[in-house]
Amino acid sequence: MSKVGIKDIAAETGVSIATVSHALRNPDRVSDETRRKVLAAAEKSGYTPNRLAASLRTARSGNIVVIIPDVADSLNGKIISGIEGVARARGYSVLLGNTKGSEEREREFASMTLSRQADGIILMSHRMPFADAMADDLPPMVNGCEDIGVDGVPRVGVDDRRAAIDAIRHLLSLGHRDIAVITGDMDSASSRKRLEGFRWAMADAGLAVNENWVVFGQYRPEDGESAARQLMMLKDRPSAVFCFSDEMAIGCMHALKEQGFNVPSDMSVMGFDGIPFARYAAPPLTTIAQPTERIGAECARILLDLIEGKPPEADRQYLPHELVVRDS
Amino acid sequence: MSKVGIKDIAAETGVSIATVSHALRNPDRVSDETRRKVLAAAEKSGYTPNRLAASLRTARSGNIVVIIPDVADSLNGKIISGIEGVARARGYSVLLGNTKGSEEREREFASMTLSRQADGIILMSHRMPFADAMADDLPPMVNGCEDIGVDGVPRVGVDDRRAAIDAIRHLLSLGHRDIAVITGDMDSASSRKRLEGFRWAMADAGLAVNENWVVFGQYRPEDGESAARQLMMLKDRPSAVFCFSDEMAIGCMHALKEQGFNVPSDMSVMGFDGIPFARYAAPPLTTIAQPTERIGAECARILLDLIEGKPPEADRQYLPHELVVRDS
DNA sequence: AGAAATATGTAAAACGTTTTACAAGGCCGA
DNA sequence: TCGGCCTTGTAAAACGTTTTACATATTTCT
Repeated sequence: MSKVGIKDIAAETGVSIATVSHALRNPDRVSDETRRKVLAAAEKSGYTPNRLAASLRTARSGNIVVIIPDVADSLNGKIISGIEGVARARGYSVLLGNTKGSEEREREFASMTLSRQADGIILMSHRMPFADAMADDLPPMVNGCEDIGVDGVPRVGVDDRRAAIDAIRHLLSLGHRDIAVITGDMDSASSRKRLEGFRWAMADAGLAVNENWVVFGQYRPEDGESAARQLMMLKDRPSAVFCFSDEMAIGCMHALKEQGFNVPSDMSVMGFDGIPFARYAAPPLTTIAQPTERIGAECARILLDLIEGKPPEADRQYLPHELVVRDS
Repeated sequence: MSKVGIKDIAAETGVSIATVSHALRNPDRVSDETRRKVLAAAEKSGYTPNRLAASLRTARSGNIVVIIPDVADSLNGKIISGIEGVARARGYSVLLGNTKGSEEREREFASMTLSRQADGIILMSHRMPFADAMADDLPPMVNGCEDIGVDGVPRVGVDDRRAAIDAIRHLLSLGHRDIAVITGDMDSASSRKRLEGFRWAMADAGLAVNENWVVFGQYRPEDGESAARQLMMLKDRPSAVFCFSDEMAIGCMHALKEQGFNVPSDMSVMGFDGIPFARYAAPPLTTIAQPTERIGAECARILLDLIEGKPPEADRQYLPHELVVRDS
């Protein structure tokens, strides 16, 4: 059973291949009668158009590539899921660009637009994956969560600074004055913004920040664990810690309990992200939830609009975060 | 800056496009001198081959599609990560097929091989995504974790029956006699195998299984919660429960604690999967860990071998599971 | 009735590669 | 010197569509 192509069904129906193509893509271009015949023949023979050929001709692959550090991460998974949803709804497929943080891979995946395998990029990284030389005429591109700060590349995500302020204010409202933070990767603008928000909120409350209490992590659970141990070894201990990711918060609570501290009576812990498991942590984790699926969906929507030539909107789009108060 | 193609660099170098193509793909077919010239020109002009065109000509897209219920799931994320790793290493890209369990989407994604967008399929579903009519000449395909039971479609995953037996035996060795299970989706062969293993192990130990104690779930945390509540309402309660997923186990523990029961003193809980978070559950979850990344990697390896025409190996490949004993 | 507009169909070019079949030149052995 | 064999290069076909430009038939309008 050799593959049946447009040619075969043209022969079958007794019309030209041009007519078949029209009947399929451009129904008004052809009489009802012919269209029916063509559709019937196509159906009967199980014709499936070769998308590669179509893509080559039309210069659109119908794919987008999402460049992301780790698909397996709870947060990223949700975002990808959101992306995939709207992409599929609009007839696009998504190519996975798992980078493990490697800049080389980021560039590799980004170059899929050059080789016409993808029509656009959703970039969940803080690095620009193209040489500066081509700063003009970039492919359609949207920056999710992070911020590479390049004109014409819209950024979608929460307002990290504001979110951090809300987190700190919540802790303040609980009576905490001695507040520590465990940051994420400081190369990333979102982490820097959160730290900035933290400092601002503290200053705004007339509190000094103890620099021993800002410890640097990389978003992973282990970082939360080690940071917790580090904080507990201090003579003057904070009464609350704000982690820049739920995973770190969970690691942090784990280490705390291991050392015999109780959460939240000995130390309050706040997270950031709102991953599904936060709810099942012990105690259930208070956190700043990001609208992850929606972030993904918006990224995709904006990117596809860009690809399809719709006029670009605002350069930054802030989606609302949410303080979800639980028991930690 | 209109796109530079093979034609341009041929003109630039003063050779034919055939020669350029050879210089690029088939170095021995061309003199050192010419190759150098071509490579230099390609480099200088920033030439990136159009993969669509190449794919069309060679009839290989260089993509594989992974059909999976939910990327955002901890288990699936790891598997995909494993797949992506070997795919990329071998020059393939992965297309994401997020199905949310919908059979229609499974077929939709599977048909990407028909439309030549993908060269093969990794199927993490228990359903065959093609009409029976084409049971012969299927596209290259590998079945991950699940088992659709179709000849010629290799299956990669743990030995679910054996794994369940190991789990139950562990509980037995702890002195438990009253053991409940919370199953996964019973449409899936892996869930059925695990149940089978459970029954066998119980019988083997001379124990009857109380049918009130086998409750049916769908792998999600909520299912664990409701199942736990259901079990606790019984007059005669089990002393241990074996959940067919870590997510359910975690939900189960959550509900248990909510109702004032202690884990493991009032009830032991075992999971299945070995998701990263199991370690951070309270108490840390005893579970049967699947080698997730490796499952993904093996799926990809086998699929790519299939695509590249290597002779197929065994129809089923069992990867070792591991009992990881923690405190639950 | 004739002109103009519309509806339907088609041939052929185009998309950017890879690959086949062939040609020309140089080299070797006899 | 000749025949054959490498080596290097090329022209052209092929992959399977979409789209342009044109032709013919049909309808509409005056």
